[in-house]
Amino acid sequence: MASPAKRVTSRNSSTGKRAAILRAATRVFARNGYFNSKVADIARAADVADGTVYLYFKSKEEILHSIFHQNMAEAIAAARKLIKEVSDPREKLRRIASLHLQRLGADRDLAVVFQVELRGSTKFMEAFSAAGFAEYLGLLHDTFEEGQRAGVFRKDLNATIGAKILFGALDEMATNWIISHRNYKLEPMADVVMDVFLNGVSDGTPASGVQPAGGMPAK
Amino acid sequence: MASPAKRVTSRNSSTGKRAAILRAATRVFARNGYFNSKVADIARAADVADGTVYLYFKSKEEILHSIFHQNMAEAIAAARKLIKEVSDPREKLRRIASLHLQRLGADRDLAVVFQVELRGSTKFMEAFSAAGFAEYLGLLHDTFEEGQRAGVFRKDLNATIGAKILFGALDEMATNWIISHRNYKLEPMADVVMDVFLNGVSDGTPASGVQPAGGMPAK
DNA sequence: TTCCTTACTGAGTGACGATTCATTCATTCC
DNA sequence: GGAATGAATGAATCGTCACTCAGTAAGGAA
Repeated sequence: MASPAKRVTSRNSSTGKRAAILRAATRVFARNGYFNSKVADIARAADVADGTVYLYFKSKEEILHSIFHQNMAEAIAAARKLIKEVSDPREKLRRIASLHLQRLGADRDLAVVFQVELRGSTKFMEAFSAAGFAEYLGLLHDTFEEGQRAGVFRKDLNATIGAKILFGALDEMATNWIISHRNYKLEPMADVVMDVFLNGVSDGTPASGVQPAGGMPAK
Repeated sequence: MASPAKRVTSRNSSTGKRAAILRAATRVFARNGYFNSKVADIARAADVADGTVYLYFKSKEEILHSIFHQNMAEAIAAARKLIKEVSDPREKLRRIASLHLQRLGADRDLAVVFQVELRGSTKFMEAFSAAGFAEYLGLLHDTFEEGQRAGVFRKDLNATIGAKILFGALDEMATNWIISHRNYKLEPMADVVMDVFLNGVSDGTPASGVQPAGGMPAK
């Protein structure tokens, strides 16, 4: 009676229910906020009983954690894969930025959870920070440093700060996209941000085979 | 019996109590998060009875609102005043950025409330966005546009996006400063951010009586 | 058919915490 | 002095949920 399309054997429906609860929770958290969401709401949205939620998750908080971990792991893996295909650090950063906004832009509910709900308490922030978030910033950091070694980016800028500036700019694009209820595409903003950023951090010395980023070379 | 040191006349203690509650709430919210903070905690921290809180605020939520409004109004007024003293749009932005991080860096509890607690629900975010936040972004926007008209900033960048990029970068500096428990000064980060940002958005055409920002003119 | 296991159910519980309001008491005014 | 005022108090209320657990159902084995 539960879900109409059910072909898995009841044995391993396990996976299906778990995923359904996560999907439902993402939607519910996004709409009401984590603290205003009742576990009963999530259960109803996932079309399971209240108690079932606790067969898959230890607590309401663990649901939020799981949403974060799962998506973060996917995102980082995808980013790692994507930048292996190119060698120019600028292109690497462009791809990461694009992926970042593409993933959030593709699922508004998920974006809300990431941009809003996950930031709602220092306790969460620190826990998440320790987890995948730091790893993501680290990825930006390492790529930036790589660019500095390659002579593409200015060396007088701390790579950690460079990474934060880029992340902050992207993050704000995402947050603003959520708040503004207009209907524009998020992903293309990555290009604009990267244009300004790369322009801002490029090593001016015209050696290194660097063609002036996007801006105006001689005009 | 309540507070040992009580010298204000009961008449105008009004102002004092209200301010005390706001200060206490900022501390409590910063330490426990808004949703985990009990009104009783705030009352105890402010050295008043639970009920007294409701003589000054309609609800717990109104306390959070008040913290935001009051500080935002102060910040915007200060920023407006500060940029009237100079005419170069780049210098104006530098001052706003500096003020931004200086204010947050001066009061960690306030910073936590602004960077973390206020972001914790779309409901809040939208309410706040409508209030002072949009005005602040508008200030950045207008100043940026002014710079474009003056030929200091590239014209091929939407001013709204320029404002968001700058805000996002500063915002991330603040958030990271909170999460990282190291003890560095926040305000100086404004210079670094501004350096990258101005470099990234400067209009390359060396006309307009603009001496090339910090970067490298012909080198 | 009966028994067992596994997945699920949802009514109930216990704790919690925002808000209220009857009461106290210092101050002011006549 | 003594009435009136209103700021301040804090115990009591009352709704709200996160979580539990006794029970149901369905499949499979014997």
